[in-house]
Amino acid sequence: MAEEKKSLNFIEQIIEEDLKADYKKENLMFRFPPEPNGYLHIGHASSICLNFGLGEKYNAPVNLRFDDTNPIKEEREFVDAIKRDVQWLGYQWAKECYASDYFQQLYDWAVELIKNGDAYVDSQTSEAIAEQKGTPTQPGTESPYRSRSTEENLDLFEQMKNGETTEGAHVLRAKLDMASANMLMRDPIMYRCVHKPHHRTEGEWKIYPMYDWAHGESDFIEQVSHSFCTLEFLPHRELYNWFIGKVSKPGEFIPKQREFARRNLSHTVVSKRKLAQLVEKGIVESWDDPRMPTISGLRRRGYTPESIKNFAESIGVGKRENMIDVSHLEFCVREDLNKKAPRVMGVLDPVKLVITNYPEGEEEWLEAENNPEDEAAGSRQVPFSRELYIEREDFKESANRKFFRLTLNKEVRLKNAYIIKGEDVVKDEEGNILEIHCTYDPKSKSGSGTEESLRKVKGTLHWVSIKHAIKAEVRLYDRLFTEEAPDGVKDRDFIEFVNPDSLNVITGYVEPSLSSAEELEKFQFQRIGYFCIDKESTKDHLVFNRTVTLRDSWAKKQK
RNA sequence: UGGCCUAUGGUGUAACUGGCAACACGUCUGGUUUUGGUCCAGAAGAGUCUAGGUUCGAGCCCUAGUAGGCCAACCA
Repeated sequence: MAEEKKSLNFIEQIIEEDLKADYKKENLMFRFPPEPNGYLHIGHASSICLNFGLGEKYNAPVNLRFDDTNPIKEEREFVDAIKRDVQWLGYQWAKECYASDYFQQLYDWAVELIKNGDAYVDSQTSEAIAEQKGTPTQPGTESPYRSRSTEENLDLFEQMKNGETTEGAHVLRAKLDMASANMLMRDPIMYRCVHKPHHRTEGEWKIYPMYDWAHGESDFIEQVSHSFCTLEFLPHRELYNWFIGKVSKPGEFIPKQREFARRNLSHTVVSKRKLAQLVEKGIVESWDDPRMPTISGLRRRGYTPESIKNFAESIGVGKRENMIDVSHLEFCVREDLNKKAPRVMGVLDPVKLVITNYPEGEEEWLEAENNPEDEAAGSRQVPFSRELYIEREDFKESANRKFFRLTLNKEVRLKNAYIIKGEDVVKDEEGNILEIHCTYDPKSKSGSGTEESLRKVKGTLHWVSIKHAIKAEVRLYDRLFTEEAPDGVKDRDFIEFVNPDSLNVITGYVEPSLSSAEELEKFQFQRIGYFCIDKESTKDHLVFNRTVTLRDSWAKKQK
């Protein structure tokens, strides 16, 4: 009832104002328009959540439209990956569209523009055209081909279309204003000749429309109401409106472009080009390497769709430059995984612990709660025996009272098991600890309710029975870059800031209940962090990816 | 020697049509706890880029600065 009124972001405000003015609810329609030339990353995820979130909020359709106007860079593989990522996030598009579906319409409209004197074929080199463009502070000069006759333009354009001219010989340009303060209005190129088959239209077209000519027209064809894009497209808006003005008739519904700031994530790069470099140079293994900020990388790392959606929602959307700290993304996964991930025990840096008063050869199965945050998660049995592995850093021969873990002559609880007391250590000649000997209190069994079991001990350790433990490969990931903004350091290439310790592969020991875990299954290794099963994992060789560590206020104090 | 966009705690966002700056993350305390996790309670931290102006009153409006970003691909 007493709902807290959530304030609207500026995008929602725009929609609300339009609704108050002359827009009808049925007019609302959004779109997510990726170019299929790479994999989607966390920045796209924000955009997907924005557009599809709007669709859910206003119960409006959202199209998935591939901006496939450049056959040189685009591939079918990327189309499939993009669809998979959007669906994985939990969104369903109304229509699957392609700019390439509109090539004929676009061509017909271009012919109209030529006939109306709004476009002409320029036959200069790209260098000459660039030179005539002027600079932001100086007006450009008009092309000598600007006043070709309509017939000649039509004829040339036809030849371009048929592939009768060589690539680079001609382009179609809109006839606007070479002196405009907006560089994009200085006779922008609408079509170029590219004699390369397109992944959908194959060899059908020899000319391909440029972004500005295709994008707004696609929005118009689909009757998108609000076309949201990033801020760098703001200067394009004038052109966007001009082109739509040329192809629409009075009274027709016109889409509206509005811009928001792209969201930057610290300690990574969010640019398809740079991500592609990381893959090409072999710095990461693939686009879905768990260190990549791609949606597929995050998925493989163990992120959930919910955590990513919450992240996008919580950082909001604005128009200023921003640098969101990865710790916020990490908070979002922990928050979600804390509720969902079953707890298990795994020892990553093992040291042998022998319970000297525990009968040799004996074993028992103890009950362990699967998730204290979720009663419905139930419990499981874990094997206990005389020889265990515990974490090396959980033992010190002697320590101050701030150290809640195992020391000689001090009691500590073994999670889900017994209270033990450190008695002795066995070392090699170099002083390295080989074994820790302890005794246990048989009456202190977890959950037994005995007086002894209720005793308060300060520390609790996770452990694994050596005899029953399963060896597993564990991939410990850390941030990919040491620098907060690797691509923002003057005169330095972002590659220089790659974190040499972004991946550390170790062998750990996990409890036997994990033997049947499947790809993408997520767990919390108690006291350590969240892990998920990698796609390379097999029954005989388990592979875990560390999604994120648990918060660790002890480690923080150590510093 | 241009045009456009932006400017609120460390970070990201709020503040309905002007009414003494809120939320989340992070940080720090303390409590609970068979995870040094979670959870709970609390604290510190900005006076809203600067200078003027309008107003009883300005983070919100106006003017001028300053700082950062974007714009000169046959990329999107």
